[in-house]
Amino acid sequence: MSSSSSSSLYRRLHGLFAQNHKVTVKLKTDNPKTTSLIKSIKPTSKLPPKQQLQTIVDNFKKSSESPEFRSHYGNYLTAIHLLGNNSSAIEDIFDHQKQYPEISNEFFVIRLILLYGTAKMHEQARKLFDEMPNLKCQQTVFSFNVLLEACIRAEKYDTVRELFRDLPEELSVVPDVVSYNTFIKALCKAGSLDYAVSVMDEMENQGIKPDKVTFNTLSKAYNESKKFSEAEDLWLLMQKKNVVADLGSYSFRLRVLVANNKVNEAIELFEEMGKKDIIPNAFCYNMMIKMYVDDRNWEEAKRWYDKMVENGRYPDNVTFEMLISFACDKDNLDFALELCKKAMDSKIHVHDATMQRVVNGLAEHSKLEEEKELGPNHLRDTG
DNA sequence: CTAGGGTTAG
Repeated sequence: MSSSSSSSLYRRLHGLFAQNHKVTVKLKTDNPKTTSLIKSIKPTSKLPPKQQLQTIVDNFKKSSESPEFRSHYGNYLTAIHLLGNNSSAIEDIFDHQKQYPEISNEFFVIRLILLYGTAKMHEQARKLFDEMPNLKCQQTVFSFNVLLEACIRAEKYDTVRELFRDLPEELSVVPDVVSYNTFIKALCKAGSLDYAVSVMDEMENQGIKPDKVTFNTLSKAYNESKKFSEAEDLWLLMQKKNVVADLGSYSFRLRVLVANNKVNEAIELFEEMGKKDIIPNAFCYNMMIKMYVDDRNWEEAKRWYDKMVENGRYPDNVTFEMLISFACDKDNLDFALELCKKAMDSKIHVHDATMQRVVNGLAEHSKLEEEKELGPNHLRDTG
């Protein structure tokens, strides 16, 4: 273990490559009906694309006769992915659902509205929403909120603004905290951060207290636009309003401190989490490690990694990327290799380029070992 | 998976 000869290094490299090629992607197919749906495109792959689509649509309609099939959200999501951007095919199979009794169940319709959003079909989402009374389906603040969310997924932020302003009055629906949070999210995504913050006051005027989701949504937006001092103010406001911070709130806060290299405050915050029984996740440990990696402080970065493992938080791809690169920088190839092996054992994907650095480093190292073994004469000849 | 927030590195 003490001195690694070149031959043992090469054995390790071979092991590394052998495992590296075993990366597989597993398709999520827990439902047998979904599997058959996916399989249905294969036999028809020689057909023109138009007929392939028709096969999927027909297959889906046929499967829809089973209540069991209709109860699985995943089937509808799979259909959307299979049909891609063919909106008329998606509309066709969703319209087909109107003949089944579930269409009078608000939660069933909610799924379809959300899926329309995922497929970026906000107009169809709106149409289905408007049809709810005719379909003998209850229309509450739940479906209103989902319609807003569908428009966000379709990236129609102006539509969210219009709906939020006009619909509640039209339908006598009273917006709740989720409605406001969704509205704020849309404003953040549209870049109207100042307006989004002002909606908090509007909420309170309506007697709705901003909650941790409100603060986390705004905090995320401030983070993304690098407005760290505003994020700081928001954190203070959150304490002032006695909104209890959760793991997400602490994570955003930690990110701000690390971005500004406030080492002591970051450590303090991390300890505060422990006192409040909030268990730091891999992200929190990654932030601490990143802080020291940026500082080029190998000892502390390694110490936080050890702490992460001791506390049973599994290192993820980000942990490995950061530490393997840093270990290579520090010429600590044994540790780099150890991390590579650990990543592969845990089936965590590390970029080829990062792996390559380790392999190159080891190859270089073993060449030097060989040259040492060959003696100083050889070195003199080449140098 | 019967509505809303969840970040890093490359």
